[in-house]
Amino acid sequence: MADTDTKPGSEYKDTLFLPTTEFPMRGGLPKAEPEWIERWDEMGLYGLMREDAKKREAPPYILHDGPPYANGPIHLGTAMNKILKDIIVRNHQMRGFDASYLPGWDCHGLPIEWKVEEEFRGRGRSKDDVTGAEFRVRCREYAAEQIEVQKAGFRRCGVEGEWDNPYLTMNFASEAVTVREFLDVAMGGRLVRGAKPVMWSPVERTALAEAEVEYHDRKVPTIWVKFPVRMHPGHPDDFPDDVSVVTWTTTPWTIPANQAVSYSPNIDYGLYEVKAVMSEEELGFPPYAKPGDRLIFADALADSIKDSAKITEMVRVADVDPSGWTLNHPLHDTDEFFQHAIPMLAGDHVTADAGTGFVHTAPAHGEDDFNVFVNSGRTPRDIRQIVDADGCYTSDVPEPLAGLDIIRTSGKKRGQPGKANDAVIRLLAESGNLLARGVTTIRDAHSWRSKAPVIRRATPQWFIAMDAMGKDGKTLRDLAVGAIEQTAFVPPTGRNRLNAMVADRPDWLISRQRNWGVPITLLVSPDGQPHTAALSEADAKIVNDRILEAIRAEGVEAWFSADAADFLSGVVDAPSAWEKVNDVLDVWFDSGTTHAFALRDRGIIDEKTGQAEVYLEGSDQHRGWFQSSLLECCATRGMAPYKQVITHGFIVDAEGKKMGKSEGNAVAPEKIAQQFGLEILRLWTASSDYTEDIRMSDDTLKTSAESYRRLRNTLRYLLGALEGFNQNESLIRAPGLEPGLGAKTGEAPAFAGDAGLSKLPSLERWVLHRLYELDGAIGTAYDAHDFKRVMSLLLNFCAVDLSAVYFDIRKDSLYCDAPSDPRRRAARTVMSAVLERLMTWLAPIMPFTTEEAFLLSVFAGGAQSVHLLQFVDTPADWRNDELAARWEKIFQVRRVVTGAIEVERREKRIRSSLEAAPDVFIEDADLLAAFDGEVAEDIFITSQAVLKQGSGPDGAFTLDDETGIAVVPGTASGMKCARSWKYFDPATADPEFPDITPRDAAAVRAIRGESA
RNA sequence: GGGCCGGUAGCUCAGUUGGUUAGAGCGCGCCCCUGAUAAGGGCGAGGUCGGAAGUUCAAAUCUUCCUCGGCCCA
Repeated sequence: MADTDTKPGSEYKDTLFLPTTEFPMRGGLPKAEPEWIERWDEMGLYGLMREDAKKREAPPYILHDGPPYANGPIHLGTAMNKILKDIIVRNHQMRGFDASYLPGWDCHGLPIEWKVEEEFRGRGRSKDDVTGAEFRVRCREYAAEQIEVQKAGFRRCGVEGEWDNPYLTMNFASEAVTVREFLDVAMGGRLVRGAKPVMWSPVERTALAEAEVEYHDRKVPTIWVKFPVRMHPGHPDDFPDDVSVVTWTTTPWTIPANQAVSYSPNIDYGLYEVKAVMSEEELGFPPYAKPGDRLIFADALADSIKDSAKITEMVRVADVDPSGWTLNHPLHDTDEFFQHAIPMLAGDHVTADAGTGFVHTAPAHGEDDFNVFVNSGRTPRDIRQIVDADGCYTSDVPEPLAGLDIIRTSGKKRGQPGKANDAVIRLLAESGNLLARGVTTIRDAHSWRSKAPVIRRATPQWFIAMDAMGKDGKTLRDLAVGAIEQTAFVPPTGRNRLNAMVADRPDWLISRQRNWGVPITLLVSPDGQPHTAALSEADAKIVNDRILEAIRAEGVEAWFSADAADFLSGVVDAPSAWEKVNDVLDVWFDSGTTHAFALRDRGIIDEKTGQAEVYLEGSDQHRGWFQSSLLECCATRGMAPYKQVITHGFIVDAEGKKMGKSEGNAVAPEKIAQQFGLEILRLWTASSDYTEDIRMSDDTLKTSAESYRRLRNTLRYLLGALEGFNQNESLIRAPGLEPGLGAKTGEAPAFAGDAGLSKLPSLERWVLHRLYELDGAIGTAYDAHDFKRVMSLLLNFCAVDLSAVYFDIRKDSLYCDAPSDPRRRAARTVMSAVLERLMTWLAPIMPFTTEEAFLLSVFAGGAQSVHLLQFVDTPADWRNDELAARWEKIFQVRRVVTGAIEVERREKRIRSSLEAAPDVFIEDADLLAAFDGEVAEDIFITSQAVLKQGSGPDGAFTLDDETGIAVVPGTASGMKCARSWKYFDPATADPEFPDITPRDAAAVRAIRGESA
């Protein structure tokens, strides 16, 4: 150590052992973090971690990464997701597992198609000018570009993993596996073709899955429509003629597709006669209802209908039971096309909450409509299809409706209402069957990408059936429900949630009429059967093998460019009569298959029976990836692909409101990286309860920054205090020190074992006991993925046990004792144990700072990186409950003493606590006995202290909640030691060093003697 | 509108099966130290546990309703 300038009056300063370290007080994280990443990159840290695990013969621990969609920059939510995964992976790596981490990306699908279409349009090429193959090439490139951007963002978060070889759903190998998995599902007997109404986007000309839509408010017309009664069996002959059933809808365009009216047997209906209506003068338009109209609706809704239809007077004429009735279409008189009979069907979906108590039923355009229609003994074949892929009426629909659009699909007004609604309303009004009209706002599905409204439309689509009996004799729903039972959930409510969704969900719609995806590799027979069902198993297998061979060789283009005959020749008689399906798979099928190509194909888990340890995603993925993965794996392997599902909440702002671009309160991870450092975000992530929604604000980040400072300074103090420490100075085993000499090799260093432990002062043994306690508590918390508990344990330990107690008490010994003094050696021994544990415990959460500390620590020689270390074992004999209980008593007394000293300080009688010399009166003999063998003045950080049994004199300081302890603060006598600043009796001084205590004199001699 | 989840000090979190005066760390205020110094120590103030009603000798904890917020769905 170089001589430093000594300040006046501190001639002994250079004889002190003040903390010395290169570890700066402030982290400079924004600048330092990228440098650490670069360093780890250069040394190939991830590879070294894998080698290390291999050397340890560590069992695998697989957290399977849910693939983010390869579009757009990362945001706080994705950053938090990756950070949580990284903490779990690092924790397990350090706890003896081989915790590899293979990140991945979801690459196919509509959002990317949209971006690429935009690009082409920008270069003046419309979608139709671009071949499917050229288009897909560009999609592939685009996804690859996006992946690079996101990858950089994730790496900046300090996430360690196999970044050089991530899994991508668009890799040829992945695509081939996806096709294989799909064919397995099909061969399993769960693939069905259906014509159910699905969400259809006219703008994108494709069916959409739930996960591809979002709900927004939208203004829509609302109409009350009269369906004239054709036949009313079950009512008296004198039941009036010329009556109408009233329905209500917000989708007038579906009226031409009406094929039934639904009612509920649980609702009371009445026949009402209109007596008077508001005048045209009052309304400003001619009223639709007329006196004399005879209308049927639910009694409960009579008032609301009366208001809506501007009826001023009406009377209830009769009870009505509409079961078995037949109605006329409201457009009956306009064209033959509408002269079909409209049955009255009972349905559970009908309520008397709103509308009229009757539901206009267009089976092609609503799920409830479809179900009630098909359940009435009719078949999907009976359903009228009057809307084409562009969302326009077909030419079957009579003029003036034929060809009209429901939603505009191009131009500036894309997504705005088309002409259909208005035309239908006009036609209804002309035909006299419009009772009322209005405007309302509903929350309705919109395409995720184009933001345009979607419609429901029945078209032939492929489904994975939830309830069809597979070849294994089980339904997919039963398999999935069973698998959920076998799965662990964090938080536990996740099970309930996933289960409810699987129990309720409809069949899985997997076909999309798009370009950028994995093809549905089916060949359809002339009678409409997929080859997987139409052919014998053996023949189907031949065809499947051909398909897979082609795709493995040339990627999915091999399918798009092929003919049905290429796969069928020699297997069927007339291959040209078969049709090749050109739909692509729902991207959720791709991502549901990641376990197959990312884990099984790479040999990370077993092909047939392997399961990942953990899937961890946002709680929205109960509907998404957790479910698609579960269904896919159950369909192909009869089990879940995971053992445990962990969900995290969403990031909300300071008020608990959702955070997002459109809300204008989003915070970019890069901004935090620049302003605070990414490690602050990691700290925030770790200290939050991620199982719920997490608040993010300036305040929360500042809290994390404060926590960081505390942790950093604790590490810094330890590093400084341990300057020059080595194995020879240690009084007990210090496993991490000087590799090869550790306890793990079995070689016993000096003072090792129980004898060594008992040589430590009791304060040091108390610290070891605390480490023992922490080791257990932290291990339990890490096991439960409860990082906030880890953080709170460690922060409290640093702030209270270390900073306020241990460091404060031992400061004197550390600075002033001679290096050989057993007390100082004990302190440094224990501090090394603390540092080693703190560093490793924190490493999964703070990979940057712990690395920085490690490399400047006495442990640095042991490994190239803190991330190549394991958590250190904590010997069971560090536990000492009796001693801990005794120290709790000591701290009880200490509280009263510091309280008393505080009064003195406030009264300006003393400044430093070393100026105090308290007399402490303790009534309880046990409490007093706690101090046996202890140096009370050290514990109180005073110059002198006297403990006495008994109650204190009048005026002694006491605390309300600490009875039986009284303190007379007193003032230290003697002179102030020029070196340790303690007050002492000068008569006891070493003649050669009259201004310092004998202890200090001895220390100075020792030091000078050494350096001489 | 429906399903699930949540609301404890300014911030982040603890609060076992209902049981003294609801805790911790940070922040804040005051004080001390100036040999951890853009650090460290001490003391203190802060909460009608989202609101209301109920069950009970006793409710942050159990029940119901309301409210605010989140995710998913209509």
